[in-house]
Amino acid sequence: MGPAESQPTAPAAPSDFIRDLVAADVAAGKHQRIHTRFPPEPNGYLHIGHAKSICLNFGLAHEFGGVCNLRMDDTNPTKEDVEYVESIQADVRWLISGWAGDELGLKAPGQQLVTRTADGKSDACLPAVTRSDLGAERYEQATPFHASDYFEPIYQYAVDLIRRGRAFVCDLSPDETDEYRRHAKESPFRHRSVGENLDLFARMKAGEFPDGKCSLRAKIDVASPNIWLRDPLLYRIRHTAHHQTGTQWCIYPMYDFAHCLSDYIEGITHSICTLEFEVHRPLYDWILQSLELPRPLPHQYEFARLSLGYTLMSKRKLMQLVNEKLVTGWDDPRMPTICGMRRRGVTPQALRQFAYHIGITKYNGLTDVAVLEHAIREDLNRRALRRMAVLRPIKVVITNFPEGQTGELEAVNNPEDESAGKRRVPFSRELFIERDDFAEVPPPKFFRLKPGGEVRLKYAYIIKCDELVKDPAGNLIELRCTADLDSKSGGATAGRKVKGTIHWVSAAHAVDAEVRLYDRLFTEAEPEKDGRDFKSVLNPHSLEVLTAKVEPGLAQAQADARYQFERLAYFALDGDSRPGRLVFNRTITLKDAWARETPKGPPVAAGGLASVLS
RNA sequence: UGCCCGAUGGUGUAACGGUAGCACAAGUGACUCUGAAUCACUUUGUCAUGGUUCAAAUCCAUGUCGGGCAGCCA
Repeated sequence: MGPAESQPTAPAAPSDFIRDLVAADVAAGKHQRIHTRFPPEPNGYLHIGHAKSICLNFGLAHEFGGVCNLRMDDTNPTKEDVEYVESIQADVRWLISGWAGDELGLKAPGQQLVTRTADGKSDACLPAVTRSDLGAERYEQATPFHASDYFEPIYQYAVDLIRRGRAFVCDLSPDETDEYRRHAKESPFRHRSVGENLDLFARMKAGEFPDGKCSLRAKIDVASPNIWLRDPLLYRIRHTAHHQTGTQWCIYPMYDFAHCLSDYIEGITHSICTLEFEVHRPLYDWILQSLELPRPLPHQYEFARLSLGYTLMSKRKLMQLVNEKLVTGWDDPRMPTICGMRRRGVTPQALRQFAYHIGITKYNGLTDVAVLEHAIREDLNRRALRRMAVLRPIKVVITNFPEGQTGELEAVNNPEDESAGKRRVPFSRELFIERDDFAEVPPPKFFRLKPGGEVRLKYAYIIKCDELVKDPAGNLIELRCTADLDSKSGGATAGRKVKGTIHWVSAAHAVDAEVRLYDRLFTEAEPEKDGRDFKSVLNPHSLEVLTAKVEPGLAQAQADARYQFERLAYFALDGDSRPGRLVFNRTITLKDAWARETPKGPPVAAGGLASVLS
């Protein structure tokens, strides 16, 4: 098929209702350039659901020649921590690197708010810089935006709202506020004078009142059918130090007040969030419009967050897994966190491809993990170096191969990529093969090794199993085979067809490696279905640690490389590796049609030779 | 309960009043020195009922089902 024919099936960029909207705005010339933002709260690690949002927001910037700011939405010091701001930065940079890195909008080193005058009014803004604005060297020092950078102007906007008679200080307790709001009842403090409100708000800021004593509320419509318009809170008192601003503030703006204004200050054009904020949109617009701001206003759009089968997406519950030591940490390779998947060996390209395939809609569906697994396999199939490794060894002696002799065989590094080249692997009289590649009583259609049967050793000879050696307890401990010594590549009988080909390592040359076989964390696609406790459906076999025999070249395995242990799975070197002590993480198994054939198919995993071996 | 949003094969999505398509999954076969990859083929769908129209997945109405919100969380 020529390139012309293959064109229409592969769109360069995804299409969805948000991109359509942005494209229409661009076509209408609404903005000088489009500006999005990714605004996580630093109260946990980023997960694959965030990856969807990152790919959307940075994708928009990338595709429309815009910028996407990274912003910490840090308006609640009681839940946040710098640990998270560090991890969030690292994960975002990793995910967009090599793709939308040039669209990452940051705060220039030392950059302060600037005052712009527009329309006869002056107000604060904070322009973003990208790598091309600053140059690589200074850009290294650039930092993410923080909502807390805007505490002062946000405070001033609140004062402005009070002056306009659109906000008031309310002395109702939290419980009373709830009660009043539920019953569409006006606060008794709603009609305080502007002067009194100004005074009270200043005293809130000065720390004269304890937490919860009073709050600043918008004056909108206590009877609105939309709860968020029933005089929502704008500011609450929290005598808590903030990880960025220290003890400078004891009042903190609520999400609704801070977010729209942060968007405005940064010059965001399209503020994209998840569906649960849809009912907040009227408030988002109300705040910005009530202030009669001089510059163009941002607009909020919502899409459905990701739900993925066999995984949990709530930061709170992921933290529970970490705190209760159900996993080893946020970066445990079983976690759906970005750092967990990175450690597992998943590449940013695979994650982006996944995001591309799932699309963006307003429908709350459950995405099949198979879509993620497919994206990972497709990516790894192209990049992984093939190696031979035996996870559960059984010894094979080639009785007609001379003792003490070592042969060298040529092996292909990656059949998908000729430029990956070839390598040599040692062969000798004593080998290890996979225990499950031999069956004393073979099931139907089993075409690996069996008594009296033949199989090809990949890149080497066709062997025939002559004899089984068992220990006194009757356990199989060794297979004695003869090789067709003319059957290796290039040999006289190299073309002989045998149905099965198996992997192997030379016993004397093999290197030990710890392999960590990861599987799904849960046994159910919906861990919390019908209100059940997710801990009741944890997969007891989500991690299995083995010592494998691997081909000697793997002693030089690289952390940034990806490997396919042939016929088994993809693996990546773990950070726990030390010189002389290899540790590999199984990223994902190969698809395994044979596993589907066999009745004893894996209980949990959707396939993979390794799971059949368990 | 009130308000908001949604509904297209098993799953996720496209079609923007004019041929229901794609991906994953599943199945069959080909190929195979990876039971992988690749290739070919196949199965399965517009929530319901009315209406508008030459023509409806698409527009309107009603209903059903699902989700969200009702924190001084985000």
